[in-house]
Amino acid sequence: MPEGHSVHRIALQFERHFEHSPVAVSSPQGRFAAGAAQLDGHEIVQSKAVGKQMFLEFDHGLWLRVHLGIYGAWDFAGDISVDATTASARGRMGQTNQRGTDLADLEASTSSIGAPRLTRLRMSEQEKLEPDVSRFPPEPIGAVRVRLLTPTAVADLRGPTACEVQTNEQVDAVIAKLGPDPLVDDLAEGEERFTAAVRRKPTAIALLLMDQSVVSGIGNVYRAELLFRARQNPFTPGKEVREEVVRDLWRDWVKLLNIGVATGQMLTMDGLSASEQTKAMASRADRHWVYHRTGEPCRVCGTPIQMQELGGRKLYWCPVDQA
DNA sequence: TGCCCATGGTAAT
DNA sequence: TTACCCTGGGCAG
Repeated sequence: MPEGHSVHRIALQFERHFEHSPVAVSSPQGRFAAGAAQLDGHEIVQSKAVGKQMFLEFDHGLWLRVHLGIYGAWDFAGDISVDATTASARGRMGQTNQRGTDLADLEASTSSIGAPRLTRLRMSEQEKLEPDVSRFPPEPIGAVRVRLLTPTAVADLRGPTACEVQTNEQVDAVIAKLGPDPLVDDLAEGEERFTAAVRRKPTAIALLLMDQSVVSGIGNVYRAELLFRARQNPFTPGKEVREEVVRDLWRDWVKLLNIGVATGQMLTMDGLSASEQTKAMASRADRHWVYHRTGEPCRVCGTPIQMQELGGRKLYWCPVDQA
């Protein structure tokens, strides 16, 4: 379920707390026992996210590839700090990406949690942080496919769609099939690749935004929200969407992804007043323009929001503003 | 308390 | 095309 922003945040957790220290790799559940044996005792030298895929490189040249799918999750425990994640994200993004103007305010209101030294952090579609009073390392909870353990931190993976050991070549092949990711690729190049891919396909733009070979990291929430923000009809074939609109969709994705990585939440109604922002954070029902709002009045024109299944996923849109 | 659904990609059919 | 992964939040009762 996590869209691109959470996978980037998870990769940052590994970068901050797991790199350059030998990792005991095990599979408490048993289903990844063979893979765990191939990685056990090696150091993680690099962690990276591309779209919804995450890759951990070990010091003997093998990688762990993980895709969380619809209910996968990582549980971190030990000497873990959320503020460090945010700070790291800030440094990374500041190098190559422009940031939303009100991002600093958002961070101030969402990331000011003072993390105790021993904490437990669940990272999936939502993030849950709590003090951890159990002994270290804690007992695995549920069906843990992989456990990565260092002297000070532990990460448990549950319910992933994909979890496998890969060679360099295999990792390259996976990444080569993926569309541009604003936090990985050059923004101008990414915009050209995305625009060219969309404008040569007869497929509905709503399907193209979810196609990970066209653009990386967008899921069902961001798809619906990006289309509303662009006031774009979801069913228009890619090749018929105005070029300026396609480029604006890419730039808006860059903006929303940066906000998502900085805050850990899919905030798609930026530009709100301070009180509206607080309300949007507190209640999921007030968080989006159209996603999951079937039959409720459009926030702009009052028309009931429409829902229809498209490509096996639910699509939400305003039939008037996105006519 | 129990049922249903979900922010997906993969492998089997 | 369908089953799987096998969790957690929301909600009906």
